[in-house]
Amino acid sequence: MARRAHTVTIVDVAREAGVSKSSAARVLAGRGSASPATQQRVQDAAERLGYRPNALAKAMISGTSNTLAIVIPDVASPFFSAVVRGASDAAHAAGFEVLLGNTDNDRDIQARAIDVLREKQVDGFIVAPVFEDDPGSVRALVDDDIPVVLLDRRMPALADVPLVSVDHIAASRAAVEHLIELGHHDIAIVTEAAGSLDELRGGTDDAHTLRPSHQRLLGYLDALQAHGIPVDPALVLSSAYDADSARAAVAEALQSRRFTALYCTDSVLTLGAYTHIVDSDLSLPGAFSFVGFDDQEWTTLVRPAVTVVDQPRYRLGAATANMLIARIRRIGEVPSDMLLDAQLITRASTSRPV
Amino acid sequence: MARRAHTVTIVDVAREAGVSKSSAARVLAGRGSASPATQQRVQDAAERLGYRPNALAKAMISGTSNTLAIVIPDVASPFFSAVVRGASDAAHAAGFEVLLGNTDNDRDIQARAIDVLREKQVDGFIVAPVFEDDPGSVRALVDDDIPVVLLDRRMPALADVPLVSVDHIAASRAAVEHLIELGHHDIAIVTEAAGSLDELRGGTDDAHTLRPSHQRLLGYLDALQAHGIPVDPALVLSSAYDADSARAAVAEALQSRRFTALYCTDSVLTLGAYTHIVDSDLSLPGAFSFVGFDDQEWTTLVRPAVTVVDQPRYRLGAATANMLIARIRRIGEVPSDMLLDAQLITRASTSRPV
DNA sequence: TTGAAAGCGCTAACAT
DNA sequence: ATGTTAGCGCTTTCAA
Repeated sequence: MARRAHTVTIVDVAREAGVSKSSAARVLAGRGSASPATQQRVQDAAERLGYRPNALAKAMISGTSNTLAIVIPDVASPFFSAVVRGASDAAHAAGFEVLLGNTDNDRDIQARAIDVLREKQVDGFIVAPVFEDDPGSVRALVDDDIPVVLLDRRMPALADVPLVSVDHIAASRAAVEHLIELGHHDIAIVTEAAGSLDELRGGTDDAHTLRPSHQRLLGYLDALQAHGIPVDPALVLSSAYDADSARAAVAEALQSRRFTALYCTDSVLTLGAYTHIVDSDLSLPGAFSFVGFDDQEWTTLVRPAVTVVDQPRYRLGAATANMLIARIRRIGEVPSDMLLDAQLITRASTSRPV
Repeated sequence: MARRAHTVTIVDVAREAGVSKSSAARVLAGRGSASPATQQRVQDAAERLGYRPNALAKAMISGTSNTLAIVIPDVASPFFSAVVRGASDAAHAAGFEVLLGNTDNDRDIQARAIDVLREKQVDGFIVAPVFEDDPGSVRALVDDDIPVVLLDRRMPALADVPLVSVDHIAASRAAVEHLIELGHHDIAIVTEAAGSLDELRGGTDDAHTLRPSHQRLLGYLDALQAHGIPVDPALVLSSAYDADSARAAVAEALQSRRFTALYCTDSVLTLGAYTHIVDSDLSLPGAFSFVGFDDQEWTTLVRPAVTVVDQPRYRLGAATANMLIARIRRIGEVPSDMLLDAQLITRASTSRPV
């Protein structure tokens, strides 16, 4: 695989301009000094030859590639694609390019992605890590002093690594309080973290090293407790991370226990749960109130439109990239953590119980 | 911005192993010959020191960065995010990484993105170009012999550049024929290409240098013509590229002209048009049949579920990347064009007219 | 089999 | 102000 046929280098420009390589380099880089005459000749020559700097060569010397790696489960998901867009925009605005890695939440794939991107000498990493006990390559990155900012989640083993995330607890609390304030008492939650109900009650000290799903469940518990409503485990509907499981969980719960409101803690679960609602004979919001997660396109399309917790996805990506860049550039005291607020968008799917 | 503190290079490994730089290089690259003893010592040393090759240095020499650029309007869109995922997977499978550029369909932004990525010495480009008369930087790329594969669209000025796209005409034809076969005669279409109705009738010679929206309109015309149904301009609803415009177009048309079926030629227009339908008193599919574009999440959530034209987004991205890689590697005769078939998914929103 | 040396395209002292 | 030189980390002749 030979090099491109006609690559014009700085040497070619220098020759064409009749100056030394370093003179050409100086005017092309706009650094150092050069006589107006030289500048002119070099610029003309560069123009004439169609000179384009080789960023790789520059990177070799400076040790800086002006490239960020962003390692996430899946760009094709509505959440992460918006995040990537935000990160990408922020990166470009600061003169960085973005190298993309998908992990499918698989430990080994993540490890491979990180290693390859490392070899490409990226200046830093944005990682939405596979949530496991073993932090794997992410730890290696941090230990080798490569700038890393975590996105959306952080396991205990990475507690020392900066994080940009949404305040999942507060978001969840707001959603449930909205229902409580409307007058609901029997509020069910669909969660993939139900297994940890007991541990969760222990303490919330290191809440920021819990999975987002756990944090969201925590917010639910918080809200109930704050309003003196006892937690009924029968209303904590456990679901796997797929729509159909959520649908089934809701269907089953509706048969065995009466409740007037349902809160879903994730976009996929929201979709599944709503699928059941739409096919049931429940009439929203009179007989039943529904709160979803993430402001998906369909939530305003269905009738009644769905009240949701809206995560600032784009801003999340942008903030993460900006924090990473600040760390790369070692700008002052970069805060180590940043929590963005989600927003509760109240629509017609929630109302006071009848 | 100094180089990372402790970067262990091939020289370090060589020293540690007590061999020359070139010997170390040989075993590390697995090329050339080295005695078993040397191999062992070098590998041990590399392991001990935690050696990681510098892909940039390699790229400088080989002239190959094993990196692809993918330049699209917006990763945050459902269509392109899936495409990117497909391209990314195919690229990784072939040992390439992916550098991402968003253009927002803006000429200048596209130009800047392409230039920067070029300087990073990517081996090739996937571009979903801003559809304009002036091909700009894309032309420059091609003229400089940098491998490019176009994605989804190709203007006349780039007619000589390979393209991977969906067969928009056939897709559209299938959708409309489905309606015709159900017995519909008065079939409206929502399109952003209505202005070109007259030119379109001219000829379809260079159909692959028309905008996708034009091609889809063409498929509609084809289907009608093939079944001897005259085209009624009043049923070609012109819309800007936004949901609300589509909504308004449909609302207006329903007041002035009777028709029993509606076909939307794009996901955004589909959303807008459906918004009106859902708020109207039309009962689907009895009184009215509806065909949307792109299999969006909500199309199976609403009742009746929506019949749609489903584009193979992921495969589109994967095929594009694979074609680009084949060209980069100059593998045999790489086909210059590739059209994937979209699939009509018939659901409950279409039925015979009553 | 191994090592010495040149060089990819560029930057950055250091002289002049 | 300009040129010479060394060198980033690696590969690749070319000798030995």
